[in-house]
Amino acid sequence: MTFATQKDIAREAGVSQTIVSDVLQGRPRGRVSEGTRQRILETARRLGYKPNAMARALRSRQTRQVAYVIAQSEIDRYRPLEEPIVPGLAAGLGEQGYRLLIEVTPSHEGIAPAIEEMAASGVCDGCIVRSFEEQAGFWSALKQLEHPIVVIGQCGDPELPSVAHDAPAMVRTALRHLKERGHTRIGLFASRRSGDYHRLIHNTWHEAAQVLGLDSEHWMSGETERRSAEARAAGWLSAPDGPTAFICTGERAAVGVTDAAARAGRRFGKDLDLAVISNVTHAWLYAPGTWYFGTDLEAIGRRATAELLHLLEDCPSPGPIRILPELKQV
Amino acid sequence: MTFATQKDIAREAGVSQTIVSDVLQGRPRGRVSEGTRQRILETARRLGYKPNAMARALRSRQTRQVAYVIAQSEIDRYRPLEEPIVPGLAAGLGEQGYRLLIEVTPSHEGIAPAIEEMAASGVCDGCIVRSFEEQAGFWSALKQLEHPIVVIGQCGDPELPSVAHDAPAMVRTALRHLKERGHTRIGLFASRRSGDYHRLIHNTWHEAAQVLGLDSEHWMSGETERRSAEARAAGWLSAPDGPTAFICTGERAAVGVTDAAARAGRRFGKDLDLAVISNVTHAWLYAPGTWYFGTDLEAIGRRATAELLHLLEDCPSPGPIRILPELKQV
DNA sequence: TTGTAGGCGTTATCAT
DNA sequence: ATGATAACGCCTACAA
Repeated sequence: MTFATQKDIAREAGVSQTIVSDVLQGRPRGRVSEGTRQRILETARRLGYKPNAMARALRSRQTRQVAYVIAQSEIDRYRPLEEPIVPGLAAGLGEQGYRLLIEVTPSHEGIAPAIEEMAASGVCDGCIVRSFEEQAGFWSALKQLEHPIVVIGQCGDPELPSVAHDAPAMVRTALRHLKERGHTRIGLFASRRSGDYHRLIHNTWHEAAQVLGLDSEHWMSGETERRSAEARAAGWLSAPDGPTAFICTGERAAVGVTDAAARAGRRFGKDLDLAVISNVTHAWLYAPGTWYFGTDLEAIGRRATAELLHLLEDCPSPGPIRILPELKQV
Repeated sequence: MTFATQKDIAREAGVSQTIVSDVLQGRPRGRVSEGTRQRILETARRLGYKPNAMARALRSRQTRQVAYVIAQSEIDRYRPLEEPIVPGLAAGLGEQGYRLLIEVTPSHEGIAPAIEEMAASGVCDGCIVRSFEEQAGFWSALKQLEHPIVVIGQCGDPELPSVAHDAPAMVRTALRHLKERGHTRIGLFASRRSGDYHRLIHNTWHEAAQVLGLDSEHWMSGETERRSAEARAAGWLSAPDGPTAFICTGERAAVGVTDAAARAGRRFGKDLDLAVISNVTHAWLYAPGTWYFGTDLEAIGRRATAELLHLLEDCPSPGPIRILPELKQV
């Protein structure tokens, strides 16, 4: 199966290939006589002409392709390819006539070299990178690349364009909201793993609690798994002066807390509250009355494409963009 | 930023560009003297040469890109871009030096035209299609395309290469397994929506139950949502001669049944059993003791790439490939 | 208003 | 053993 080219149309319509190119791409140029124009357009339609993407890319040095770059090691851990970011990217790019390429590197160290290689071999015009890496060296390696890049996630370098939700604001908002609902004893389930992101969460928690005059030391747990979080929450709930509200930073812990509440015969949204700070992809999992941040990952993907396309038009890098999702109730 | 080409290497090494091409692509040809070979290789490395993908594609008529094609309308409903199929495709293709392209069309009617357009404009060598469409016309339109295609999912046309799990075998296996565990009264939660797939499930259920001498009429529910399934299961569980085991074809109904069992103080894996027939992406959701089919969507993605790459090598179309996942216990 | 010619980076076919 | 030369399909100066 072979396809019609501009040359074919030119021969068929009895004109030069140049004019065909001009007419089909709607270039002004001198101005073509209406007759030839129609003739060319007609033959093009008849022959089912579609411009060859590779030839165009070779000539114009623009592939109109954008790569989403992820490390296999992080896929195994965090499953970033199963986030609604991907449909968001695809939609956002598609609307601008770009295509989305998925590029998987073995490890996060391989990300920068992979981008360099793609740039050198000209497979894409720019990259969107998702990484959960905490080490500064990784981000500075990215920054050194000349290829246009936008990061999705908590990026470790403020000079790199990045899009993410605003974790500290989420903590503060949740805490303030729970206080307004009359809670003074609030429990936190947040990972104790080391790293900038977790430290940020903890620090914000302590600061915000202090500002609001709440106790931030007493009810804290590093449990992140469903069963262990359930056990811990059950213990707290049976204590005489236990917490009347919870904040969870992970979906599994949140489900565990939900289980504990159900077992204790308590209901969220009344005497008890739960606020989830996480990417909630399965809101149906939670008990009615649960509060959660409606992080719209699809929108984050779209936003990232918008930023990257800006960059491709030589607009200045915007630096970090942080989004505070709306607080919703199931 | 511009990159080294074969011409640059040729000038630098004092040879013709033709030889550079030969040496770099490891073509035999006459046989190049070891000296020039080394000199060329060395300069290439020094200059950081990477072959230009677009030029190569233009010349060789091979993009080494494969598109995963999905309709936006189906993304909204079934979220296929959030399945582990995508990492499976990316990994499978990456290993063979191919790249994965994500192509989103507005509706499923747009899929065939989109593939045709990609073929005509030469952006990919083949396509992998995921669709949940039930109408025969859709599949025959796909079959008419000359572009290499592999379908993932319950494909409506047996002549099209397709990869999916074996739904009837899963029903039979689950039923047989539950009977072997001593159950004679088994409840089914399966969608009552019309369509080939659901009909297939129901028919298989009736047939298999008859073969095993079980009652297939009494305990059936079309509930697919968590709460409504929970209510129904609770009713059944409180009946004097209610079912002692359940089969669920959807994740939400399964969680509802789990809730009902917990509320009734029953435990799976002992006097009560639950088998889930579905893509279980969150096994941690289920109560310990729950049975489920470990459908490895990543492997399905890999398998699909393998089939497509076969097709690209002009191997004959394999027709439908059906996989029976292992039955596992949480 | 239209045509010619050159080139993007590669591969492939011919000579030498 | 090595070099010209001609495509692949498209775009863009420059000429007529």
